[in-house]
Amino acid sequence: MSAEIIPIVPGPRAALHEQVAHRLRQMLVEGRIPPGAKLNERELSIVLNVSRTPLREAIKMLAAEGLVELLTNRGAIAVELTEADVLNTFEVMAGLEAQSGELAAQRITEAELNEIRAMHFEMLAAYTRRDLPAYYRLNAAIHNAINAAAKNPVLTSTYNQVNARLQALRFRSNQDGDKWKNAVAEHELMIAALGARDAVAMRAVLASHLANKLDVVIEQLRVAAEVNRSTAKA
Amino acid sequence: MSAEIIPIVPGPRAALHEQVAHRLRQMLVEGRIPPGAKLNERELSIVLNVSRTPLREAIKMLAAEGLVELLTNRGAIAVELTEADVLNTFEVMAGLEAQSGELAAQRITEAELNEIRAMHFEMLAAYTRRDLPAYYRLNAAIHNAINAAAKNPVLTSTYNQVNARLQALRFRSNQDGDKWKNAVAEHELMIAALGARDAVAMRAVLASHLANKLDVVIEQLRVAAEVNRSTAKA
DNA sequence: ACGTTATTTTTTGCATACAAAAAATATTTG
DNA sequence: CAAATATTTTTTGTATGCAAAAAATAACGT
Repeated sequence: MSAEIIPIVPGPRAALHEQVAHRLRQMLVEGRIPPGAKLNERELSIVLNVSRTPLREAIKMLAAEGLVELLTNRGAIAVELTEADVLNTFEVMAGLEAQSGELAAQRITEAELNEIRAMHFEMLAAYTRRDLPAYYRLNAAIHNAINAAAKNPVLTSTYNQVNARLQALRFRSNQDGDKWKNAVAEHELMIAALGARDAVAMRAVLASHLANKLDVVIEQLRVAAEVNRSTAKA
Repeated sequence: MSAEIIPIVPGPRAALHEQVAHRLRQMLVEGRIPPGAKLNERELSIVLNVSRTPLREAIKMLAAEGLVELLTNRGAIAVELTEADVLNTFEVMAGLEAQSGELAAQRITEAELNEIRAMHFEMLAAYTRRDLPAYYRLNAAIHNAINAAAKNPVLTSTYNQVNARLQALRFRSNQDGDKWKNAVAEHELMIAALGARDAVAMRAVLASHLANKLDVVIEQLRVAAEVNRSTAKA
């Protein structure tokens, strides 16, 4: 067991198509490539500094993930969700979150629960300061922690994949004071249900939590549609 | 509205990478490419009669769908599910099926319900004849019909994607008489719940239905593992 | 001027070519 | 002969080139 030279880069760095997929995913989720926008291969290959081959492979992956749509001889566009799509996606998300919560209530360890409690307090701090970015970050972290506590990687990845399509919407959504307060209250209930290991309650809380999130997003969607219409007129 | 020349091929036929993805998906699901097997690009490109470019694009899609695993500088292999993977996947499937059933009970039309009833009788015929292939076909058709009745395309595609990973297993699984009888009985309950528009009952029936299917598959997996061990010895 | 058709340009889709990594094989060395 | 190393072969990963389709532009006719 003598001193061995451990390379700084342990695993072989990701292949180009993986890197490109990652960056594109980011751009799509953050809305830097807006819904409906065309993904021009030549252009993107210049921006990302790769040839079209790995770029196209990455685009195919994103298509399978449902983040872009392939158009047969017309390349790919960023998915544009109709209101019906959003509704359906949220319905699925609600089911996945509810199951995630149900399982988490059955399987969470005391350590995991405590960490969630800690993050919840941090989230309260962010809420008190009206620090929306921090709030969102902590909110996502808590939901990820619940997912992890459910101890089902298939559920987690399914959840993440479906969720990714909604990220672009949520990124812009700004909840008003009442909804925000409500969301915080629901988080309290979640922690209580987790602490009591009450799977049924947990399922119920998460289902209604998602329903409320849906309200916020749909409202935002309608506002956005309105803005689009008025700018189109001008 | 004069007589117009309608081309025999209406839509532009699918791109090569789509066709290849479709064929590979089939080969994986049917076990013609067995779990763990390497997907040799040169070889496959000859078999499928395409260049490596669209083939690789197809493989990337299948990777995003979870049917193959990418290995960084080592190509792709057909996914090989551990017993834990199968368990986790079934857990997710159960949740998705339960939700699908719940929604179907709320949204199914009389016509859809009748068609399911008809297929159920056909399935009983197949069961009576011990015609396993026909039984499987009808079983899948019924589940697809329930999914369609739920009227949520996002749920359907999510379900199908997760399900695809299990198809390779089920393809070989042979249920014994008791389990089979049980499955048929559960189908009766499903139709009753659907007829009564009882979402809660429907959720419960599908959850237990999936749990039983899991039993069959896990058993099969263990038998297969046993066979593998004994052939390895020889 | 407007709509239609022709022409050019751009873009996508596929095949091929080349480089780097991995695997297989041969060779060397103890 | 076995283990380690060197060499060859194969395979993957990326870039480039070319053909077909789509989009953009120009020319034309009414």
